[in-house]
Amino acid sequence: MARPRSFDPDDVLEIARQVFWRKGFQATSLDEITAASGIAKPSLYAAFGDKNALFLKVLDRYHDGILGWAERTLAQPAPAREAIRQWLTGFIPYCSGEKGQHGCLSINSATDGSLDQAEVRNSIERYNRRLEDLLRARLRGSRAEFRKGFDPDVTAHTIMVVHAGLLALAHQRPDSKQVKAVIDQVMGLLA
Amino acid sequence: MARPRSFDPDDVLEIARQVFWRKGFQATSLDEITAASGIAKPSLYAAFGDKNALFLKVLDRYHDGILGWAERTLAQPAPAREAIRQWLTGFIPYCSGEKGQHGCLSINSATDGSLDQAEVRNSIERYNRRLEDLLRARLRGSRAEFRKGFDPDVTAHTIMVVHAGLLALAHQRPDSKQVKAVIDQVMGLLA
DNA sequence: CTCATTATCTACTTCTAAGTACAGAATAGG
DNA sequence: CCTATTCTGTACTTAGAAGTAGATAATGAG
Repeated sequence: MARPRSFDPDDVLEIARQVFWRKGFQATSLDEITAASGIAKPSLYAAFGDKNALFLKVLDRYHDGILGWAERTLAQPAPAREAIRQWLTGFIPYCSGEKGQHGCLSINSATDGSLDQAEVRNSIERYNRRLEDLLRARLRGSRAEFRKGFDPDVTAHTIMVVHAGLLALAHQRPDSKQVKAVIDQVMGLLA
Repeated sequence: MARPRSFDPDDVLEIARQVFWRKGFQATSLDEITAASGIAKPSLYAAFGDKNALFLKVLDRYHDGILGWAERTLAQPAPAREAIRQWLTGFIPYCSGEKGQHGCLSINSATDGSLDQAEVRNSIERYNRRLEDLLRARLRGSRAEFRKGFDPDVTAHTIMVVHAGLLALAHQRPDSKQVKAVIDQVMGLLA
């Protein structure tokens, strides 16, 4: 009964994600997104709202992707240490410059002072909380695997810190062997 | 023989640092710096060059400050673990939201995709290398304090990762007790 | 005191990027 | 086939910010 949309919004969010990831929120112009996607600005505005709203959708989608993967990986029947090692290991391409040197969109956004809109901060905070919840739950549930006095809560946060650190330092393209060595060393805390 | 400058360049760099730190490079306008410093744009341009050059000077100065402090702290005669713990502990106010929630200017800049000018990247890379060199040298020199098989090189990098992670996560204002607990746990690797 | 020199200030230009108006195109239902 | 409705594309407006021109002020040398 009306003209149908000529594009799949999810495709456009994927393209927008790439551009935002590479250049950051502020430095990305909508013109670059229209150039990359072939979708003109009025269509973007109609479909997603303004630049802030578009970015928020991109970020939420990104968060959901990572959380989904974390859920799958951490739910494995393997020992907690191996599940977590595997989860961290999966980030190595993003930590070592193999998949570009852009690290993590969420961490890049968290450290971006220009993004002080409440909704973005909330999205990032919710994401971090859910990720840490997953780690904490896994460690608590596997307490039997660890020494007496092992603190799953502190350890979950330490892993969050290491994860963030690896992805923050991704921007200097460290060698993947070095990243792996750090993960191995930190896994020594899970005992 | 000519009109003297009416301001101390170092004062202006300090003010510019605060603004850049809070809002990031892209989102900071020179008008904000003139407003904060009282120095008009032509004077800024005459003294520092364009916005990129000003930011680079601010960043270099920031790096020098942190490196100087790291040198002093790590040169202590105390055991390496205590010297490093003290160094990391010094960042707690910046990691926990006590001194704002802006983390580290260098890490924020490293994760800022809009800052891909080679000079900024080089400054950050040189800073990270020098910092890691300090840690590595300290750990190598104190090898006698550690178990057989202790790897000072990997450990130095792990500490860099934790340091970066703590300051990246600073933007969500974690509790300082939590930050301290992570540092304590990681110091367990220095044995 | 006067001048050469450099700093400063106001006001401007220029450019980029966000957001939009409006005309034209595509569809489903009648 | 015709029309209401929604999408699309060109071209625009507007705002903000980088960078500068040109006049004016402050200093030290002579």
